[in-house]
Amino acid sequence: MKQSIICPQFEKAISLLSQRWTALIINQILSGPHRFCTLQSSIGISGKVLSERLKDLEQKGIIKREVIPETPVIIEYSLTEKGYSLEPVLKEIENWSQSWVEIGSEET
Amino acid sequence: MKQSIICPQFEKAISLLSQRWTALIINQILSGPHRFCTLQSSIGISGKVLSERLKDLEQKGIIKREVIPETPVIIEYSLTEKGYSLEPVLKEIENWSQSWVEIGSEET
DNA sequence: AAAGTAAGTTACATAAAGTAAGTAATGGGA
DNA sequence: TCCCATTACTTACTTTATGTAACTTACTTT
Repeated sequence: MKQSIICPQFEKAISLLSQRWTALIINQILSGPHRFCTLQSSIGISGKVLSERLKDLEQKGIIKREVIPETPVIIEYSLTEKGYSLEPVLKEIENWSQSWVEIGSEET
Repeated sequence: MKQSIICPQFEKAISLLSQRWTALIINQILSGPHRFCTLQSSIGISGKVLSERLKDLEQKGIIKREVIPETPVIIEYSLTEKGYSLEPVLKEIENWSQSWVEIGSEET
């Protein structure tokens, strides 16, 4: 059924970025390492899905999870080289959104 | 609950591209106008979801639907200027996928 | 000691996608 | 002409993904 006439790498990339929240999470971490709770509140995702996505992204080598044994233990998520390399993609999306997406109304 | 600290246009763009199949559909039509059935078989999407997406993308001004009254009527979907302007985004994803996505195994 | 925060997990509810069969319009062949 | 095929969808039903909210564990502050 799934006959990919399309390039498999491209399809994989698309399926990664098409997962809800994934691009937003990466975009957020692009601005520096983040903790679970700050990601949660800054992008408005539920803890359940955030933890699923973080595990998935870690396993795909896009982010890394670091346990920092400070006073109360801090868990920091940051991008790997592979993760940072998605910056141009996110930037292009941002460019496009500035030129073509209307502000204000809900529908376009 | 959804407090967007993030730029609303960017969020809209992301939510568009994060919808399953949307990027793949746009990518396919980038190579020229397509009919319903060719889209369906080339990207392996169900008719139900394809018709939902096409309506949605048309309504968002990204694609246009044309009825061509040839011998048997042909319905052609093509990109609008707004749709074409997503090409750099798709190209960046393709570049990234070539550099960072492994071929072969299912997991990375 | 009680309450709070961080980082999750679990159980249950709803929404989105997949599957498969059905429909309407046209066209071709026996 | 009747029957089957194709295109472009729609409808009904199932499965998967998300959302919501409460709960846990470890540690800290009051």
